[in-house]
Amino acid sequence: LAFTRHVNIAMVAAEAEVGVGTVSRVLNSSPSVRDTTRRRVLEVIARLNYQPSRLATGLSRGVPDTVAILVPYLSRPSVVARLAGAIPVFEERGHDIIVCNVESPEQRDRHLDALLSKHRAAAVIVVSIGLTASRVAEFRRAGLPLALIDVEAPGVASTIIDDVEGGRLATAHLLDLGHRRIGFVGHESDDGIGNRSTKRRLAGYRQVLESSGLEYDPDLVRLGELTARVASDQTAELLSLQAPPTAIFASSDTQAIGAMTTVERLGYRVPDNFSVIGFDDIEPSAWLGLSTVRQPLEGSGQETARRVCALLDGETVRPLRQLLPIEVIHRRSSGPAPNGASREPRLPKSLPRKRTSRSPARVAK
Amino acid sequence: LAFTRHVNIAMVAAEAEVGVGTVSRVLNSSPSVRDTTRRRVLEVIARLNYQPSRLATGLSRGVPDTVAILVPYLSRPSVVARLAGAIPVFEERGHDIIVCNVESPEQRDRHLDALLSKHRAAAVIVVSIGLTASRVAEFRRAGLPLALIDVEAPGVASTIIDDVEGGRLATAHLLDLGHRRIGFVGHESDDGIGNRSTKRRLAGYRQVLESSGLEYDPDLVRLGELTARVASDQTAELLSLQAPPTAIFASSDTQAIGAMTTVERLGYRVPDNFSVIGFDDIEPSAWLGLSTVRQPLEGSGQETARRVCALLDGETVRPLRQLLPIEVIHRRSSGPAPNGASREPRLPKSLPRKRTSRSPARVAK
DNA sequence: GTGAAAGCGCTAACAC
DNA sequence: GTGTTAGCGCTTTCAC
Repeated sequence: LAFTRHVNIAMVAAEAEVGVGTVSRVLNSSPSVRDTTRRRVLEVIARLNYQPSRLATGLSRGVPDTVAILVPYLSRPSVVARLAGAIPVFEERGHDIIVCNVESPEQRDRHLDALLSKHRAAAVIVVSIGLTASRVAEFRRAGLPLALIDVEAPGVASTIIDDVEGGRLATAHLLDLGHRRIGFVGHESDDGIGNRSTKRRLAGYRQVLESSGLEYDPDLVRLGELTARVASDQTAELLSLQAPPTAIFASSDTQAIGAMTTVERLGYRVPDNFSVIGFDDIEPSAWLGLSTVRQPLEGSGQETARRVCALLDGETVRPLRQLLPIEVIHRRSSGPAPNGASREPRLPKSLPRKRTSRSPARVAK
Repeated sequence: LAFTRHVNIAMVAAEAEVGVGTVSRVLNSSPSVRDTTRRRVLEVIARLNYQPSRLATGLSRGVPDTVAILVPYLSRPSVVARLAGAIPVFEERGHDIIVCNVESPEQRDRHLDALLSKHRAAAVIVVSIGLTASRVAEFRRAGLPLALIDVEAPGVASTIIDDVEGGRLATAHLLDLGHRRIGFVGHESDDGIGNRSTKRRLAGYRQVLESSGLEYDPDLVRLGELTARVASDQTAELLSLQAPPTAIFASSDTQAIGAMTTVERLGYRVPDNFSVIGFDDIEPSAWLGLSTVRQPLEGSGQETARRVCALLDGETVRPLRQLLPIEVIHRRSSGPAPNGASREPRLPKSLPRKRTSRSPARVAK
C-alpha cells in the first residue's frame, strides 16, 4: 500500500476479500449483502479512508451527483438568501451545488445550453429567470428535473408568491396610513432575463389605487435598474415633482433603502413626513427599520430544494405551483401621512375603502 | 439518428468518418491534425450540437473541470462579493464552480475531507477559513491546487490585506477627528472556523491608541457574533458606560451598520456627536454613508481565481503572499469629536501624533 | 496525421 | 448472497 495512487473500489474489494460488485452494493446500501460481509467491507472502507469517485459514479450511472442553480445577479441579497436556503438541503444529501450566475440573456443561454448537455447536472433550479416554452421542452426531453423559483412555466414545478397581492398589500398599507399620492419605484422588467415580478406588483398597486377611487398617475411610477443608486435618483425625481408623493412603494428592499436614504438626505423625516415600504424583507431591512412586504426568501430556496430532491427520487411534487405566504411587516419607515397631504380626513387606524388588506399588517418588534 | 440517446464522441467520429482519437485531438486542439480533417470534424460537432461529457473527460483525465470555493457564512455580503469576483473568471475558462458553505468546524471538516478525495475538484479556494498545517499537507500530497483569501498558510498562495494596518488606519482616522474614547466592536475570533482578521484589526487599534499616548481600555472592546443585531447590543452597552466612547470602530461594515443604527436610535446624531467607521466597504455602506476601511472584496476573488488558473496551468504564482491595498473612505458617518469630549484641544484637521495614517483618507463623493 | 485499443473507477446485469 | 464482466464517454499511448 506504499505507492498507491489513490484507493479505489478494487483495492477495497481486494482488501476485504470480496468482489467489486459487493463493495458497490455496500456503497449503495443494497439489501442483498450478508451483514457480516457488509461489516467487513465497511471496516475496510473506513480503514483505507476510501471515498468513491464522483466522476466514475456519475459516468456509470449516467448522471452526476451535482445540482445546478441558475441565479440572476448573484450579489443581490434576495438571491443570496434563496441560495442559502437551498444549499444546505442539497449538501445534506451529498450533492455538489454548482452556482451559475446570469447577468445577460447571452449568459443565460450559455448556461442553459451547457446544463442541458448530458453529464452536467442531475437537476436544475432556476431563480427569477424566465424560460421559454422551447427551453422547458428541452429539459423535459433531456429528462432533467427542473424547478423554478419566482417564475412559472406550464407543467414545471414552481415556488412563487402572489406578487399582485403583494403589490396590493403594500399599497393598501400606505393608503391605510392616509397617504394619497404614492410613488412606485420598481425594476425595469425589460432586462432581457425575463423576470416579471415588478410588473405584477405594479399591477397590484394600480388595482388598489383605482379601486379606492384614486387616479393611477404614470408620473409617479419609475422603473429602472434594480440598484439602490438608481432608486435614489428616481426618488429624487419623484420628490421634485410639482405634486410630489408622500410615500413610496419600492418593489424591492434594495430599492426601498435607496429611496429612504435619499428621502432623508433631501431633508424629509421618515416616517414623520414621508413613508417608504419595500418588498422582500432582506436582512438589512430589519436593521434599518424598513417596512416591507415579507416573502420567505430562504424558505423558497429550501422548499424548492426539497422538491427537487423529491423529483430526483422519482416522486412527483405535490402542488406543481406552490404559493408561499407573504405579509406586511410594519416597521419605522412607514407612518401616518403628514397633515394636509390627503384630501380626506385622516382616520386613526383603518380607512373605509372598497378594498382592504387581507392579511393584517404585522407589527415588528 | 432517430432514437439516439445522446450524441457522443463515437457518433461524431462515425459521422465525420474519422476515429474517436482524432475527434478527441480536435477537441483538445492538438496540433497534429490535418487542417481539412479538423474542419470536417468541427463541422460535424457543430451540426450534431455535440458537447463532450464532463464526467467522462474528468474521469479519463483523472481530474474534474470543477473548482470548489469554501466560504464561511455564504450570506455575508463580504463573502458574496468575493464569490462574485471569482466566479466569472472560472466561468470564462469553462470551469464549473461548486460553492461549499461553512458555518461550523464540523462542516468545514466534512467539506475539506470531501474535497480532498480524488475526482472532486481541480482546485480549491478557501475564504476566511483557517487551515491547519496538516490540512495544507493533505492538499499538497493530493496535488490539489489551493489558494487562500483572507487567511494565510506557509507555502500556500494567499491573497490578503494588512489587517493590522487597517485597524491602525481606522483608529487614526477617528483620532484625527479628535476622538479620544473610541469603542471597538468586533467579531469573536473563536468561532471555531479559524479567521483571525478581527484580532489583527484590534491589534492595529491598540497600537495606534498606545502610540498616541492613550490608554487601551478593554472595557471599550466588545467581541461577538458577526451580525448587525449583536453589534447593536454591544453598541448599546458601550453607550451606557460611565464614560462612553464618542466613536466606534467596527471591524466589519455589517457590525458598523448595526452600531450606527443603534447610536441613532438612542438619540445621538451621526456624525454630529458620534462617529462610526467600519471595515470592508460592502455595497450598503455607500448608500448609508458609512465611513470605512475599504478592501478590494471582489478584487480578492478575481485575483485569487486568476492565480488558481495559473496554478491549474502548471505555472507558479508570483508573490505567494499577495497583499491587496486598503484605504480609508471618509463618508458621512464620521466627523469631528463633539466639544469637550476630548481632553486635548480639537485641531482643525490633523492632530500631531506620534503615528499618523500613511494613506490619506479618501473623501467619497 | 490517424486509427485502434487500453484504461479511468464505478454500476448493473448476469451467472453461479 | 456474491463474483464476473460489460459498459459509461473520454484521453492517451502505440502502431501504422
